[in-house]
Amino acid sequence: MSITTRRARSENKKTLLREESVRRLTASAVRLIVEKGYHASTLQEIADGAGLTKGAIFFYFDSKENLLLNILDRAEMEIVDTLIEHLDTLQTTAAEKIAAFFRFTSQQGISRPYELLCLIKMSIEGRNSTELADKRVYQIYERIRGKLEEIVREGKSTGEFAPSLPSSEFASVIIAMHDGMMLEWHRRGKDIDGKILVRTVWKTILNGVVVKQPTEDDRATGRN
Amino acid sequence: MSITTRRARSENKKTLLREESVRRLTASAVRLIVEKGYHASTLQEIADGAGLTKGAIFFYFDSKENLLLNILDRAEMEIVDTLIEHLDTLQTTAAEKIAAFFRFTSQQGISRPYELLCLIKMSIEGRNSTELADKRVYQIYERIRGKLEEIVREGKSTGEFAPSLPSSEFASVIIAMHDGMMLEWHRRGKDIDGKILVRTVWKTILNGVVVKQPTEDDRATGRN
Amino acid sequence: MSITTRRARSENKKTLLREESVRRLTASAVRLIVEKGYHASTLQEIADGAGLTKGAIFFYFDSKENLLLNILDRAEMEIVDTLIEHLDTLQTTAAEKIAAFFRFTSQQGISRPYELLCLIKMSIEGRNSTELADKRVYQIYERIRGKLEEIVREGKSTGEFAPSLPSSEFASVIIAMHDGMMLEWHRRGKDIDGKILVRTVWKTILNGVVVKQPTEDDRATGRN
Amino acid sequence: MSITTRRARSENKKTLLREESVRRLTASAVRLIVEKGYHASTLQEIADGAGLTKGAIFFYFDSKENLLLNILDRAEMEIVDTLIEHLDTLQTTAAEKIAAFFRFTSQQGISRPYELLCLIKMSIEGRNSTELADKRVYQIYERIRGKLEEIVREGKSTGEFAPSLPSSEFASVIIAMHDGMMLEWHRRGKDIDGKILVRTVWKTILNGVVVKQPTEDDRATGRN
DNA sequence: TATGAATGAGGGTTCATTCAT
DNA sequence: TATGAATGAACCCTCATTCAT
Repeated sequence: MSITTRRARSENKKTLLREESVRRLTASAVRLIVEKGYHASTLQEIADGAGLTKGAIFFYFDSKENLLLNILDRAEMEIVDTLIEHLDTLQTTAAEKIAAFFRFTSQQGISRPYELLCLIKMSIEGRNSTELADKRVYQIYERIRGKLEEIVREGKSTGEFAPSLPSSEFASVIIAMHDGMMLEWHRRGKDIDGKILVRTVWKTILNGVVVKQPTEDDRATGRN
Repeated sequence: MSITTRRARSENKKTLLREESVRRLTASAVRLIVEKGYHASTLQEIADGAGLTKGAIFFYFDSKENLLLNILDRAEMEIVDTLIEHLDTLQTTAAEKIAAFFRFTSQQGISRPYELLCLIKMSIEGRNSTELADKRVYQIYERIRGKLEEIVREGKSTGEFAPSLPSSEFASVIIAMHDGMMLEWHRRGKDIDGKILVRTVWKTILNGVVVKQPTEDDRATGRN
Repeated sequence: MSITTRRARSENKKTLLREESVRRLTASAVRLIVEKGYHASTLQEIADGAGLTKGAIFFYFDSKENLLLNILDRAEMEIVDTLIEHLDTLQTTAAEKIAAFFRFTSQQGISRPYELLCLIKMSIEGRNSTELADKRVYQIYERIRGKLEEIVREGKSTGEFAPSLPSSEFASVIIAMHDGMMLEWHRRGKDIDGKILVRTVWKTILNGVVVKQPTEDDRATGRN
Repeated sequence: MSITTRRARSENKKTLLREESVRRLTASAVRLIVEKGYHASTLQEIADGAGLTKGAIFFYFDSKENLLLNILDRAEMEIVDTLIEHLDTLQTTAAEKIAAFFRFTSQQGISRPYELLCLIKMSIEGRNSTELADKRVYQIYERIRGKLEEIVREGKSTGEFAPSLPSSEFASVIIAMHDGMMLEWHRRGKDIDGKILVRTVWKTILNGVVVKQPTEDDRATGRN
């Protein structure tokens, strides 16, 4: 084996190590932020949770805020980007897209339970401060809101939703319901069945709770 | 003027002073907790906001946590107690009660915008810790959840809601929607019209968003 | 009854009240200083112990240090003055005077257990600071030391004590033994019999602990 | 030089640094506790005295009380353990052991003047509180008392001491005399010759102060 | 005569951050 | 690549002190 190969392999090993450390630190931070909030989570705890030291955080992220920004960037890429791409590929009704929105994030909520909650929690904790992270969170929410508004307008134009439905407010309602649901889910922990909760939420959004004479559609598909 | 009268008047003055100080301190604390969260709000800021000094906080509340507990107690009394009493006096359908729930809290959200948000924010920030305040918040949420569950069961028994509607989960959905709405409202600030938001929320809950062949009821009452 | 008499009686009543309050405050302070030391005793605790408020302390004593000075003055008057007067009236041997010193203070230790200990504790806690109270304590100790040195010199001049006995150091030894005894007594609390302890101390000082061929004196008086 | 060696040397350097800092902090704390007592000594002063910052104290000791516990542990090891071992190796009379006790601690009082005084002062300041440190001090005193009682009983069994000598009380007398002596020494500072004081103390304990017809022993050895 | 409200200086403690190694 | 030692600003809290009543 040549020296270069050995060095290359060594470099590769280092990169892997590096990535592993970054991964563990962010994972630990995300978990703690979800559990106790950003301000209440200390770097010591984050480092402990990652099996590293405080110094390592500064080595990789330079500051606590930067670690947070990093997490937000990652969350935007892995959740929001994917979500929007997913919604864009769908060729269905607006109502179906909204259901898809819930389906998607609740799947995220199962596969990566913390990233999403972290985003939501950060949007609540940091309100009204001028920090970089808050602006970042604000931008992310604007993107989601924009997409939902687009879907709502689409639904109104196809006659699916009532023309009187206020688009901006209804986009907010969807976000409100979604975030509220995730928080309540987290609040109740194991007291509640997540799947039933999610289904109840988006069925409520679509059809409401008051019993109605079933429409022809409902009768045909056997929907509740 | 007799000594007793003079003393009584003096005592009264002191009581007023005391109440005014307590009121200003809690108001300042509530405002800051809503803006930046409990952990991020310092006693210095709270005292400054009340036009008093840190020492005054300890004179009245003994500790930061105790100040919080005091706020929670007050919030429970002024919001939750009143809400539940209000709902109990209503002689209407379950659906109407749920609408009343939203109407009530959104009125609260206007008249005392911070108490309610403070409660919601605390329910999010403090998750998973064993502090007294967290237990307190948990209890308060249990009360509201219990009341809503009762209403849902009532609605099912009168045939208003579908029998298949899961009571516990649906109570959570209402809370989720409510809290989510309040948070989104707060998040968007003046970008959004609160009244329209609230109306959109509870109409969505009751009837859903999908346009349906209007039922006879709807036609008669002119409901959307 | 004439008005003057009534006023006089009222004045008298006030004076009594005043004295009672002062008495209770100093008593409470002395007790606490003995229990936990001067620095660790807060005015709040002192006031509580007296059934009054912090304000009362300032009303009567102007400051915490002044309260202490007051206590020291009282202690000097009631204990040291009396002690020295008592020793001066005695027409006995020097050895007997030393025994009388122990007898006297241990009686004080029973009748007013705290004043004496307070003095001793203050002499230990405050070393090397420039506060007024420390100087005061120093003066008091100098008086006692001076008196004891006088007695020792007296004993040497009458041939009672060995001429080689260093007067100053031996005065210190007596004080050391005395203070050490009081502290050990306090340290052990009810574990030990005070009377036996005191007797053991001064008998040790006078005759030592090693068994000796009894002298004619001893044989006659049956000492040790 | 291999990497391991370099690392080892670096580790060693760190260990030295650590020990030096710990040593300086404890030394500073001990000095201050002796001078002004535990409660009156602030962490700022302690840190200043060690040429470090308050933060360093928490880095090494976690809390003020823990720093004190650390000091007590060290004092027990270096003074009490050594003392008891020393006494155990002696093959002499009980009287001689008591003299050895004084000789030992007064040597300690010269070589490490503060540790011993710190122990004594702490035994006085903390009385009657339930803190950990107080219990610790109590335990240490019990050990010394136990050892002394053992020696006294030994002396009585060999006929060296009078059978009537109360063992427990006499152990306390020795401690009283010892502690009182150390305190008086510290109280008087440079006004007094320490060596003469110590000699006067233990000679007084052994033989008392009253002049006696010299025994045959005394005549032979030339003892005072 | 004495209190209760309030202060402010300073106490112990926490925590993000720095830096030599 | 990562640590351990150390810092300093700011935190919650304590406590002697002031003052109107």
